[in-house]
Amino acid sequence: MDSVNYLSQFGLSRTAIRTKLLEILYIAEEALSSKEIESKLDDDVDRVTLYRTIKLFEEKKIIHKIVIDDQVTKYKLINSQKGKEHPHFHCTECDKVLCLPDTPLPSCKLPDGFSIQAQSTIVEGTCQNCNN
Amino acid sequence: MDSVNYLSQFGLSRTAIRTKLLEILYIAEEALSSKEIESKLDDDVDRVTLYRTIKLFEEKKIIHKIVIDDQVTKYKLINSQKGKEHPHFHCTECDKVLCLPDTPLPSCKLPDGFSIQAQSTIVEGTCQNCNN
DNA sequence: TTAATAATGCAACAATGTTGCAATAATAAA
DNA sequence: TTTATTATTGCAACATTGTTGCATTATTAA
Repeated sequence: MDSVNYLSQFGLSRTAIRTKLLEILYIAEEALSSKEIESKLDDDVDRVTLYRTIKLFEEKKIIHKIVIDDQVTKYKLINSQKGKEHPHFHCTECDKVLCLPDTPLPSCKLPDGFSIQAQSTIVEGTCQNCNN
Repeated sequence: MDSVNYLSQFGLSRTAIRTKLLEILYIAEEALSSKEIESKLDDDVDRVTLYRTIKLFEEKKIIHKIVIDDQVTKYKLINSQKGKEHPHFHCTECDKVLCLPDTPLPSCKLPDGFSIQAQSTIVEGTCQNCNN
């Protein structure tokens, strides 16, 4: 992954944190929480800067925010391969979050006059690892 | 609504806050946040007690928690009429949350060895009121 | 009515995220 | 390459949402 090109593609300048965050999310197979990201960063990275970078990446549609529960929010690189909206699976045992790209979201029957912008589905359960 | 019977049905004793919370949620047509509930309660109700009551109602399956976003969680009385799981609609303009009981949740294609416990869908959009 | 038990209020704390502002780093121009 | 401009970062302080321990008060059952 060429993080310099990736960043400039979104009109962002190359800084240490941005490069590192891209790398961390690129390597990770599952969605990561800000705390999980923080633990993978060097110790001297400010919490505020990380939050600001995450917010920036969200705005630029580089990452996707997945709200698991009131207290757990995770982030995933938006992958152009499986770009369309899909549900996410949350393992209640190990807390990992994975994409379910093969499951289409339901087409919702909205009341008259309502309009839809987006929808998100979280599937709670246990993964193969935790079932064994 | 007979709150005394309703509470004893779930093995709960009748206290002022529990009665009032049931009443507030019963009257409300949409899901309410803890802050919205707080503003409908008397001023002298402790925030901690409300949180504890909400948690208790959740555990007893009297109410259903709907996580809209990292910072917004709403609660709704579980209505036995439309008891099965259904998506919820969140109006991004007025912030109201409504049930979409006529839309079934998708049946997810899970990888081998995975098992499902629950799923939740949040539909983001604008309601009829806000579209006019 | 009273004793046992359960619920509440208060203070303090914890986690997660935000804001203002000064210091620093990145970029573009000379 | 050096400098000036602009963008980014770090720090301190704050905001919101929720939790814990413990003493006080209310509820329930005898």
